[in-house]
Amino acid sequence: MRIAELEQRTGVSRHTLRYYEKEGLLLEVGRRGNNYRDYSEKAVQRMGMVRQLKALGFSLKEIREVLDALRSDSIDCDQGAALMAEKKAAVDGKIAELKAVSAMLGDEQKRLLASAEAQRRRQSCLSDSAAD
Amino acid sequence: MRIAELEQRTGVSRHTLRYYEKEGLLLEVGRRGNNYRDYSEKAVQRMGMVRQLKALGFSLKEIREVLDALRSDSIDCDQGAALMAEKKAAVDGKIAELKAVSAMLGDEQKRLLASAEAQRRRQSCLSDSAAD
DNA sequence: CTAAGGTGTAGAGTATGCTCTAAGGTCAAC
DNA sequence: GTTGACCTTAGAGCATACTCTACACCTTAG
Repeated sequence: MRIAELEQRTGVSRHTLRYYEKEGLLLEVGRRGNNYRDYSEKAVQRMGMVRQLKALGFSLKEIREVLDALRSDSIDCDQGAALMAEKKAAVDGKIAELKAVSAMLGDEQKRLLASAEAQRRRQSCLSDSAAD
Repeated sequence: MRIAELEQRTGVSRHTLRYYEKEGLLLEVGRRGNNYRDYSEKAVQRMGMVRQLKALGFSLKEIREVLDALRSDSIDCDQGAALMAEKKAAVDGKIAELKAVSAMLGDEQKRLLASAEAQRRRQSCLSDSAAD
């Protein structure tokens, strides 16, 4: 497929697609006789992963590392496994932190709702508990 | 305390502290007679929250929103509660996604370890399972 | 053949989030 | 009173990740 179709199917602009290619996030992009890029179905999948990892706060460089490891064939398997373990540890750590934040936000939400109730009984919702 | 102490206690550079203040992440920064900034203990706490939220991928703008809501007194409580709920939903969604990614990374790690084993028995570790 | 629209490259511009420098004021110690 | 550490602002510079423009070639419909 040409760039317009990939753009349409992934929701990623052609500018960004070319940028990603330049940055090594899209490899093995074929070319037609007229020099137009020719993408395979795998490119759609690959962009799906990129989008997902990006949404999780991975930098393009980190995404490239993960994708490269997943593609393997050039990288050492132990090395790849170690990278996966490393990224997994980072992700798991993030999950733990996010759970704490989620709990904090939940508590704060409850507090504000209670304050809103109190306010409706002519009181204030002033807070001093911006805890760390 | 002066900026050097806050810098030392938070690990955030004075440049960044002034930048955060300009961006509205640090409010009510006092000034001494000589125009030096004078921070309270609350600034340390506040920076702790900023650091935490930043680590979770919140933009400075989002962090300001959350902190402003936590400070309340100017914002409506129901509004604040809604913001908390919104941020919590975003965080919870992120947790779910991260769990999926963690599982995927774990699987891939196992696969690579198995391939490494196989490789030691003179086989390859080529993969085709870069699933979305 | 021509016009419209897709594609190519190169490179400029933008937004975010710092990071650093320059030029100068403040202060405590010697 | 001068040295040196600390503070101020303004603004330049940088990395990341786009986003867009200019200009030229390619392709297809009329």
